[in-house]
Amino acid sequence: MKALSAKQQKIIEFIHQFLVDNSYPPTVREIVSGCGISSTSVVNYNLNVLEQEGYIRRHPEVSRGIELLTLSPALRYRLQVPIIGQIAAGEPIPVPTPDTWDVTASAETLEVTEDLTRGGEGVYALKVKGSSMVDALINDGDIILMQYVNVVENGEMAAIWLKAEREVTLKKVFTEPGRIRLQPANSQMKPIYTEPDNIEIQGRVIAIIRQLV
Amino acid sequence: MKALSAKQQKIIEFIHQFLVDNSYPPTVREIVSGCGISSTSVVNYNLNVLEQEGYIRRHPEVSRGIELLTLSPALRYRLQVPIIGQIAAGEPIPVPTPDTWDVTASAETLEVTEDLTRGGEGVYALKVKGSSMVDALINDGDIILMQYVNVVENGEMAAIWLKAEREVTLKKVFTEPGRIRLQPANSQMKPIYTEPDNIEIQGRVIAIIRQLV
DNA sequence: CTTTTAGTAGAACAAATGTTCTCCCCAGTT
DNA sequence: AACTGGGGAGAACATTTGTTCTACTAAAAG
Repeated sequence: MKALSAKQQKIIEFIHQFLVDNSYPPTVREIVSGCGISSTSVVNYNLNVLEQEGYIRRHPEVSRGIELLTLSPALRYRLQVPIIGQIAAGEPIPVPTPDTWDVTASAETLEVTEDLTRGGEGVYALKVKGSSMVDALINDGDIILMQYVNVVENGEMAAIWLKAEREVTLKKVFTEPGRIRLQPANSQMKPIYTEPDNIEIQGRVIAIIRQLV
Repeated sequence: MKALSAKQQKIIEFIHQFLVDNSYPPTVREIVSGCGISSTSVVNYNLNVLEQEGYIRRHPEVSRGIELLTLSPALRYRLQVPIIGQIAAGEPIPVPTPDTWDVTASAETLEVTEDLTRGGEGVYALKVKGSSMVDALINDGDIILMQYVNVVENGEMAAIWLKAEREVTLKKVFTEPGRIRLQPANSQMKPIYTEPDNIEIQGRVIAIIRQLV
């Protein structure tokens, strides 16, 4: 992505504002008058540049066929995160498969804004079943936003499958010499230590949402 | 708003899906083929009915000039909720004033979708300071979505100012004969009883959000 | 100094598209 | 049987609109 010329910047902003005002994209000629440009071909030229650079997507031969890709934060589309199952102490958490990503097929979805997911890929949600995770300050019925990763940074909260115990738990993971320390979120509780071989990272916890009303 | 015919229902749904897929509205002819309708005039007729009934807004002479008013969740606007202060055990929570509602003036805001607030008015957010609310499964740093009300339903979680103890707490409130029962969210913990005069409802807890990454 | 390149103008074309007009169907109603 | 009103078909029309073509300008590159 190269830097945009002033005109291209203006076009992007105009499209954005137009979208906010009208909820449909502008035509080439509306961009002409909206940005004080003199010819449709100039707009067409710059739209092609913008598409080349990845800022927009154009749909050929389609009136108003412009999609903004690099959105100003206020307008970014929300994400529909599929709630693919539940998480309980005694069972491994469901693993997202290609079809579970199909939001339209998923039974339930959670709507979140992008700043909650930090724009991350592979985000899904699980509903907490049971009170086994109160040590992580997580209640029955809470929704856990997860990201599908196999390795986490030191200190991040993760869903961990303890092989020996046959149990899933949510803890902060710390790698220590020769062992793994699993620290509950509730700082008043003591950590658990286990061997690296005994754990399987099933995902990183991004956020927890508890809806009460 | 009268009930819609099957065809009108289908048109609304098609427009919605089209919007999700393409991020611009469909043309009359795209609705024709998308809904298996035989003529543009039929669609035109039904679109006019839908506008009459308040389901959509049409922009005359504008290609793809259809706005969905009764929105499918995917496109509803988000809310900017002001984070007006913090909540800690030893101090009353800040009360929203007219100026704190000015989202642009507020130092911090939280972006949420409407289904989280249930469309309620008077929603604001507080950041939790300290670990005094672990009994409510609420951690230091959590964000609490509150609604400004003075009375809550039985069993709802509320922010309560205990006058004698000079302390704010988050508990489920139950009115019992002659006393108030304050029940922690963590069901393993015992309730507190107090006189009705000793409490002051400072708001209803709508949701709790814990962002980890 | 010539050539290239990014960007601009203006016009013209062809397709896409909202709109309208006329005719048609059919279940209720008179 | 005649009438009526909601709804549908199909075609035709007039704009709207994406696209393209040629000519032009000004700066950078050679």
